[in-house]
Amino acid sequence: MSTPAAVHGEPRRRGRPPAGVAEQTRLAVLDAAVACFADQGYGSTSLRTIAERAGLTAGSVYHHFPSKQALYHAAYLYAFEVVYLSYEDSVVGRGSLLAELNAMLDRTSVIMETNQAMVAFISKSSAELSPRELGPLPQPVPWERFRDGMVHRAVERGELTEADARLFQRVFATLLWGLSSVGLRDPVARAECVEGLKRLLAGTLVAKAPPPALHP
Amino acid sequence: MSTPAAVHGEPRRRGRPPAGVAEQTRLAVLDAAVACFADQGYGSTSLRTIAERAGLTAGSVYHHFPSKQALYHAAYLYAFEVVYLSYEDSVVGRGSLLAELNAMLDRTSVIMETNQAMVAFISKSSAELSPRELGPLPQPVPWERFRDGMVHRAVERGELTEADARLFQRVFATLLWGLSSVGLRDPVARAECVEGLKRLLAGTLVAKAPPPALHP
Amino acid sequence: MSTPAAVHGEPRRRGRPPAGVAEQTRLAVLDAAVACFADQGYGSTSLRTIAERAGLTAGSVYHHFPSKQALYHAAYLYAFEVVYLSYEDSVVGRGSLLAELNAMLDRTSVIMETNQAMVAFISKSSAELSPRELGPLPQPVPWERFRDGMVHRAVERGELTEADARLFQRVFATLLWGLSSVGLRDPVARAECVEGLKRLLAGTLVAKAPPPALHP
Amino acid sequence: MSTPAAVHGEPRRRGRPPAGVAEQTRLAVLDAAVACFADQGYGSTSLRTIAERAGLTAGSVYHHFPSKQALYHAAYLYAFEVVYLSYEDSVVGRGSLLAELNAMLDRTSVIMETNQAMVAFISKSSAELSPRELGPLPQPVPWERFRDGMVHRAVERGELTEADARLFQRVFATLLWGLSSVGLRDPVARAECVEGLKRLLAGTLVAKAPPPALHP
DNA sequence: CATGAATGAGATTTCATTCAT
DNA sequence: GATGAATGAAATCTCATTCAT
Repeated sequence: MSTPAAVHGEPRRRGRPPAGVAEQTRLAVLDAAVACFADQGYGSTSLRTIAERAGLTAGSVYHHFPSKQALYHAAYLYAFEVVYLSYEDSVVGRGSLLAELNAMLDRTSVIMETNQAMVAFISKSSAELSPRELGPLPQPVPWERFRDGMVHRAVERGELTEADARLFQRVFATLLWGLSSVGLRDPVARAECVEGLKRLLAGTLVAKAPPPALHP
Repeated sequence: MSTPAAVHGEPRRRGRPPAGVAEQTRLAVLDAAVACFADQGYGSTSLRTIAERAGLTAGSVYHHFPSKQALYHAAYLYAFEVVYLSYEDSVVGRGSLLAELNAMLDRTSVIMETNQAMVAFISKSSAELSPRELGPLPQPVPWERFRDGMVHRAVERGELTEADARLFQRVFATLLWGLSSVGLRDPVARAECVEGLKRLLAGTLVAKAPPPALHP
Repeated sequence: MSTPAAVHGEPRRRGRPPAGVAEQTRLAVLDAAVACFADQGYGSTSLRTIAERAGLTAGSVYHHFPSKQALYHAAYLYAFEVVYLSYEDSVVGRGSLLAELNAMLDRTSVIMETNQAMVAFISKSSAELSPRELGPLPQPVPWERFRDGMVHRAVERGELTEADARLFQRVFATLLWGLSSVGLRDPVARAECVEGLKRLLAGTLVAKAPPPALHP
Repeated sequence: MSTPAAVHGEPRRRGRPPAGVAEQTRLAVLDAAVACFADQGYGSTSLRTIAERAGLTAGSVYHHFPSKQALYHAAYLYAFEVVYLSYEDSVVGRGSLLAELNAMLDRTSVIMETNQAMVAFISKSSAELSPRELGPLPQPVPWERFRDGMVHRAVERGELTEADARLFQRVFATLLWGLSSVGLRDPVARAECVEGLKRLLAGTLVAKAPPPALHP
C-alpha cells in the first residue's frame, strides 16, 4: 500500500523515471495523501497525519511539495491518472458502446475493491473544489480523455448521434459519479449497483410501457 | 458579512429577545450551516463563519447546538427534510414510474436552482460521513421514505418485479446522487443531465442494437 | 444540604433575619458555592455549575451577588462563620488548654464528617488567596477570635507564658490547617490524625529521651 | 514578560536548536508551571502565562507536554522529587527521631526561602487533586519514601513502637502540610512556626499538668 | 425574582509552515 | 533528505456578564 503500484499490478507503462529513493518517498506521500484526504476531507486532514502514514515527519513533506494545497493538487492528478489508466485499459477492444459500458462497470467494481481510497478521493474531490481554500483545480485530463474517447468511438460506430453526444457525456458522468457515491463503502451495494446499471442501460430494468390498464 | 447582523437586518441587542425569535435564530443558524458545510466541507468550515452568516457571534451558536458536530447532525436532518418533502410533493398523482421519475428530475432542476446549498450539502454528506470526525450520522429517513415509496408504488403497479425492486433502489440512488454531483454548479450541465437521464430512462439515448454492420 | 442549617442542627443563634424566600435562595447559592469552590477551586468553577447546584440559572445569581468574586468573598465569610461557631461551641466550659484542644480535635472530626465541603473550602482558601484574581480577602474574623480566645484563656490560666503565646498561635494554626489537608478525604486517616495529635500534645507519642544508649 | 524571551535571554529563533537545549526548555516549562500553578491554582492558570514565563509561545508547550493536565502531572512529580531529595539530604546522619525532625524543620525554612514556589505547589496539590479536572494523580513516591524512612529508623532505634508508627506517620504529614500552609508567605510566621513546632515536639510548649487549681 | 439569548474575551488545542541542525 | 523545536494564526469551546422579557 505504501509502495505505489499500478492498479493491476502491471508495471507502469508510461515512462516514470526509474524511481530513485526520493521518487519513492514522493509516491508514498502521494498515496498517504490520497488515503487521508479521501477519508477525512481536505480541511480535516493534517499534514502530520499524512506524513506519519507515509513514514516521515511533517517537516519532511516540504521537501517534496511546497504546501498542503500543492500536495492536494498533486494527489488529485495522481489519483485521476491511476484510476483512468485502468479504465482506458478496461475498454480496449470492445466492439460496442454497451460492451464498453459493461466492461467499464465491471472494472469499476475491481477498482473500488483494490483502490478504494483513490476512488473515494476522486469522488470527494468534485465536491471539494471550492476555490476559496484550494485554488483552481486543474482539469482532470485523464477523465476527460477517457470520456471523450468513449463518446467519440460510439459516434463513429453510429451508436450515438452527434446531437446526443453531449447528453451522453453528462449521463455518463452522472452514472460514474453516482456509482462512486453509492457503491463505495458496501460491496453488496456495489454489486447491486453495477448489476442495476447494466440492466438500466440494456433497457430491461424499467418496464417501458406500463400495462395501459384502466386507471381511474 | 463580518459585522454580525441579525437575521432581519438589525444588530442583535443584549437581553432576552421576545418569544419566537429564538426559533428563528435556530433556523438561521441551520441555514447558514448548510450553506457553509456545502461550500467548504465540515473540516474547513469554521463556526465563526457560520455564526457570522447567521448574524451572531461564534459563542452564541452554542446556545442552540452543543457542538459543531451536533450542528452538523442537525443540519443534516434539516436538509434532508426540506429537500425530500419537496420531492414527495413532486410525484404526487403521477400514474407511472416513468412519469414519477420525470417529475422528480424536473423537480431536481428546480430544487437545485432554489436550494442549491441544501442539495450540495446532502450530496457532500454521503462522502463526509467518516465517523472519525462526525460520529455516526442518523439515517436520513425522508430520503428512505421517498425512495421506498416510489419503489413500492411501482411494484404495485406492476412496473417493477419484486426481484428488481432492490436493484432499482440502487440505480435510483445512483442517478440522484450522480445528478447532484454533476449538475450542481452549472445550469447548462444541469439541464443536459436531466434531459439525458430522461432519455436514458425512456430507452432512447443509447441505441439498443448497434447496427451490427460491417466493422473491419 | 441545600437548605443551610447550622453545623449541629441547632437553630442559628446570632440573629439572622427570619429568612424570606430571597434569603433562602441566597443561602442555597452560598452552600452551592462553598461546595463547588471546595471541589474544583475558584478558577475551575463556573457560575453555571454553582447556579445549577443551587437550582437556578447563572443569570439569577447576579440578583444576589454582583460578581463571581463577590460570591467567593461571601462564601468565604459564610464558611468561616459556620465552622468557627461550631468550634467556639465545642470548647465552652473546658477547664484546661489541653482539654480544649482535645475537645476541638474531636469536634474537627465531627465537622469534617458533616460539613466536609466547608472545611475543604476553608482549607483551600488559604492557598487560593492570590490577590491577582480574587482581590484582597477579608480577614477571617471568626477564626482569629477563636484562636485568640483559646490562647487568652490559656495565658490567664497560666498554662502558657505571654512569651509563648505567639508561638502557640502558630502551632495551633499549623495543626488545624494540617489536619484539614491530611484528614479531609479519608475517615480512617482522619481518626488516626486526631488520635496522633492528641498523643503528641499529651507528650506520649514521641519518646522524649531516646534510650541514651551506646551510640558510636 | 509579554514578549517571549528564551530561557537565557535571547529571543527564540526558527529552526532546530542545538542538541541539549530541548531538555533545558522542558525544565524551564516545568519551573514556570510549578510557579504559576502554585500561585493561581490549576484552573486559573493559563498555558499562555506558563509559556510566557518560560520564554515561549503557548503552542510550543505542546511539543513537550501533550496537554495542560499532563503538564500538571509532570510538574507534580518534578516538584516532589526536588523538594524531597532535599529533605532526604537534611536528615542524613542524625542520631534520633527528634534530631531528624529538628533538622527537617530547619531545612523546611531553607526550602521555603529558596524554593517557595515548589513548596506552595506541593501544598496546594493535595487540595487540588479533584479527579474531575486533573485525573488521578500519581502517588508522590519521594514523599512516601522520606516519611517511611524516617518512621522506619525511629522504630529501629526504639523511639517509636510499631503500634505508634502509623499514628506518627499521620502526625508527621499533618505537621509538614500545616507548616507549608501557614508558614509559606511570611518569613516571620515561618520562623515562629518552626520554633513552635520544635518546642511542641520537645514537650516544652504546652504545660503538661496545668496547676490543677481552684476552678469554680 | 427569574429566565435565557446574546456577547466578547479568553482558554485549550491544532496546525501549516520555517529553519538550524 | 530528514528531523524536530518553534512560531503564529486560527479553531472549538467556555464563561462571566448583561439585559429585555
